[in-house]
Amino acid sequence: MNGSDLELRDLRYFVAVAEELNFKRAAERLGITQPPLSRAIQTLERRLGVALLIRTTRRAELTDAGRTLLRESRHVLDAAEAAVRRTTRAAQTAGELVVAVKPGGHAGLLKDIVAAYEAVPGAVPVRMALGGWGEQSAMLRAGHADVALVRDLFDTRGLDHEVVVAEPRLAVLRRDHPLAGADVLTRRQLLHLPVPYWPGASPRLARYRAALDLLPGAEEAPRGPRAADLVQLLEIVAMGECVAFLSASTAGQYPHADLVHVPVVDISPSVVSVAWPQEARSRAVAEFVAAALRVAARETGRGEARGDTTRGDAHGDTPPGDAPW
Amino acid sequence: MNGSDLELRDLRYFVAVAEELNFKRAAERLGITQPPLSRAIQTLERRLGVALLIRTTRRAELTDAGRTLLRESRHVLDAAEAAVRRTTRAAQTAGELVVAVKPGGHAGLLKDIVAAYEAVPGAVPVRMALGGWGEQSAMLRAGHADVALVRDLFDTRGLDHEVVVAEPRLAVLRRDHPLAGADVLTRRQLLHLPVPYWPGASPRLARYRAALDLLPGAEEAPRGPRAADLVQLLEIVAMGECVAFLSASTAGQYPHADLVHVPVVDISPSVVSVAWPQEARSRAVAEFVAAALRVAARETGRGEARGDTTRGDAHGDTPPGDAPW
DNA sequence: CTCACTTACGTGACGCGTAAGAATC
DNA sequence: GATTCTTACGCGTCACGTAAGTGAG
Repeated sequence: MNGSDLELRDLRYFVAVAEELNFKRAAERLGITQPPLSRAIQTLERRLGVALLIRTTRRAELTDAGRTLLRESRHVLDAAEAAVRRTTRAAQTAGELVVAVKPGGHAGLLKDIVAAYEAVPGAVPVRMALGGWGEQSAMLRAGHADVALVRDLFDTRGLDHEVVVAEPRLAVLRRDHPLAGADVLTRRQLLHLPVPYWPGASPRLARYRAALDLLPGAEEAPRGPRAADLVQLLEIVAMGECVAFLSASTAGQYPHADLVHVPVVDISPSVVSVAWPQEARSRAVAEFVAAALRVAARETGRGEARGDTTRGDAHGDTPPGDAPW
Repeated sequence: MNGSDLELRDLRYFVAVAEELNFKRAAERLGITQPPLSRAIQTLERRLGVALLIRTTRRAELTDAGRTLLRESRHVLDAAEAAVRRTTRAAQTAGELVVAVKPGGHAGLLKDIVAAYEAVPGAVPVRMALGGWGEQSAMLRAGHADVALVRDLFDTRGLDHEVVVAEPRLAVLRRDHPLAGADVLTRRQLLHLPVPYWPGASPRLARYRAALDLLPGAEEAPRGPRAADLVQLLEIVAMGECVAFLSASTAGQYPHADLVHVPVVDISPSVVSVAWPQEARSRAVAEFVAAALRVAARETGRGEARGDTTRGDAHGDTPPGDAPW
């Protein structure tokens, strides 16, 4: 089987069954009856020459091959949906550049970057697409946006990116906290403090991004409460025995009488990147990325942003997806 | 249209038409007659609500949306083929790890890496898949291999990777060349010399990878002849007014009486990476990558490989596709 | 016995092929 | 007028639904 008679229907059916592990419920979800679904999966297995599920009449279970196909099928189906979306968008919004951003997550660079891009000859109109934490990369993958400005890009699957700025990450502590008086702190000193996390992220992820999980002994570290947004996160820190980690620019945007910011010497910087789908080949995206890197170089050049913002390697004329020169 | 009635058949048909720009030839290629193909494309356009081609009865031309769909369709179809291949391979070769390598392209690390991986408890048998220049990444994307050891990974689309070693890249010159006596060279001094290229690569790419194209004035630079393999490349340099660029380890493997190696101070290093499909989540792949980074750390640690090989940032316990800490 | 999956069978829709029509060079 | 794409029409296949069968709890 060379895959030339495989159809998306087969994959949609298989995903439903693999997720439900139950043919009846899967069939309901697909809006068909069980028998055709059974037959479809059987045919698929026969064509692939592979057992995908071990079925007892009572319950179904995925084989290794089945788990592989589930993961791959989701990828293919996502790619197909993105294909449709990008195609329709290419026709409807020809000559428009959609930029996915999170409000306030861009170290104040967005305005300058957009201005720099719009100054380029032949620039197309820019439209902003706002989204919550972590939604920007999903918007790129799904074909809802052409390019994104994101802080701390985490899952780069399917995306290319360039670092725009790396800012120091500060520990945010209650003013009367024992550690609040220090000039600088180390990760180790903060290891015992809970870190609040945010919707869509796990406590593990919050600590991981704060680089605390990478330290030995982090297993016994406490997990923090959940914060709905940034203001709430600051309130949580202001109330109790928590620490939060914010980029210098974000911390500066939200001053709070009860809180102090202390640099952490050995923590990873907070990185703002431009990102775009790996298969993107449009002139507008390339020029927006170039504009972002120019702005970043300019900002760094004039010693801006509290003096220790560092620029990403702005090899402006290398094509996307390139070796790191 | 949410894409839920799109099928791979539609994409296969569209790709054929978009590539041939001729319904008759496309139909022949697909093994059907023209009328169904015309209807299929029409239906597709109607469902997407988008014009994909502007047809005169004499010739067809792609619209912007059509170009987008062509690119996206290839991606979806490749993903579907890879899905089939990975699924069948998961069943047939359960518990086997296929490593794609180019003979001699790995700075001599392959044996150590494989040994380090096989020493891990629970390691599965390793199989080597040899391929020519640049084929390794294609093998990963197509699902023929699980992991690859590649030099100068260029197109990272769909792949994650970690740098194993970065070696200095040397200029290879004929012994009696005027520049051959220098202790070190700069890219600028070599700009006027042609660079031979290899099958599957363009002269542009050869120069680009030598970082010569990044210099101002590179447009007027001469293009070199084509070399079928490494030995032939060295012969070309030994014969004429050419320069080639090799990593220190590769150059050391192929000594040649008429050639000398001169370090180039401002050239990019030659980078050996481990790469794997971004969606890979298998334990074997993760452990192979970890083993590679351990070996790299060990090699660097004992000051091996001519003393200036540098290790990639081996953050061994971060998950794939992570922020660059 | 019940419930879930499979096998059997009839029907309808969809896609293919042949044939005829329209438009460009 | 030749060539290429489109429209028209008949047919076969394939996937669906209903109904009956099988096996595990």
